[in-house]
Amino acid sequence: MARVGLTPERLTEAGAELADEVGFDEVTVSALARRFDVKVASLYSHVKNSQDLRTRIALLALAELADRAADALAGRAGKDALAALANVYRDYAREHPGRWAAAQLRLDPQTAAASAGVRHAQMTRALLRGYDLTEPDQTHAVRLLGSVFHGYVSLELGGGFSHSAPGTDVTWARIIDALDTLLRNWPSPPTDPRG
Amino acid sequence: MARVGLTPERLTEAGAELADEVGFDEVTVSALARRFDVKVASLYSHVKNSQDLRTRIALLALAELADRAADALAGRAGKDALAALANVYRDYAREHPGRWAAAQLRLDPQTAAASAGVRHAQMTRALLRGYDLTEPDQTHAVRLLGSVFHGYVSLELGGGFSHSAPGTDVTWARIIDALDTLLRNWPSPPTDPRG
DNA sequence: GCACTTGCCTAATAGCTTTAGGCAAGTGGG
DNA sequence: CCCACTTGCCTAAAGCTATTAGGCAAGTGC
Repeated sequence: MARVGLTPERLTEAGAELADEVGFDEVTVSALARRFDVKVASLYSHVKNSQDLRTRIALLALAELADRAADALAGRAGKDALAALANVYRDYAREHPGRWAAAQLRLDPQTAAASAGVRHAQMTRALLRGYDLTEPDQTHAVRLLGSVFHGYVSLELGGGFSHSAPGTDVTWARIIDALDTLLRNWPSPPTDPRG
Repeated sequence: MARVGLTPERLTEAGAELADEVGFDEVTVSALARRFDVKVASLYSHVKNSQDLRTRIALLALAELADRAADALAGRAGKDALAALANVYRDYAREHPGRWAAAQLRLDPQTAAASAGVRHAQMTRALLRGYDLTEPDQTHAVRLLGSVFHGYVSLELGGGFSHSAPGTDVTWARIIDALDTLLRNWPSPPTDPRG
């Protein structure tokens, strides 16, 4: 009958929209087929299986996020860049909760290495050029920033902070302040007290 | 026939073990029934449904984690306490990845308020007594610590740090150093530059 | 030892996943 | 123009999970 024009790309994009609407966990081959008004089996010519679909959505989200991050970092340095990058993650998660959830999907090492995930690490590293850190402290700092961004955004989105005053916007600003301070005064490894 | 002696508690405990073995996402009423060598429908006299089972596992994990945290904090203060609490989360996640995943489950506000989750916040707050923070900075700091612990442990467990040197143990130690430094030198809110 | 409760069972419905095979809508060469 | 070919969506079917309704037998209390 009428051909709808399914492609892996259109399925991935629609899957991402669906994720934002109903949650990434509810993204199912069946639901996606319904959205295109097409029989379920038809999708299997375009994506290998359910896992494949979910992985494609995750890769889409990672790439979108990396694009936004690159954009935000352009022409900024220091605390300005730090805040901009931090807000990219937080804003993306709030605008696109389903895609954010997708971006947290555990990818197999192969896929992860070929994903935009590596760009994220590179950009965080680039950001740290505005601070005076040398290896291996730079790597430690990259991991710390990744942890804070991921952790805060996940907890806030999950409602973990919703019960109490003060509002989360204030906390977020103060955390960025704190990270900036910390990066400008990164502590040297404590000397071994036995020495 | 032979009665196996199912109870909500035994199901929850077995579900937690199953989660650690095969992952929280694979914890299913069917799999649990197989584990007890019992028909699937039999479980529905003890747990309301699949969601109920998962919630019970989450509550178990939160409680276990809070118990460990309370134990670790007893008799410690300052950086010692900070490191101890941090390690409780990290070690628990590595020993019990499925339960850790369960503990991340989004609970509805009612359930969350009655869960051990509130003990976690209280203990983090208690920990901060060793540092010189007053409200609202204390709340900001609680949220920062929660974010770092949750974020770091999730990323490490998901393999996010596995590609690169230095090892994650070193980074973890340095992050705890950094947090300690930060809490001892918590920056005041920057004065409004327009003022 | 009998009535009663409770626990696990059978049976049935419904949804999601995935594979195999079919037919018709587009596409390119003669 | 049309015929062969490819490709896209369809029907059919099997397997797994979730959930509910109703039954029977194993334990419990008098």
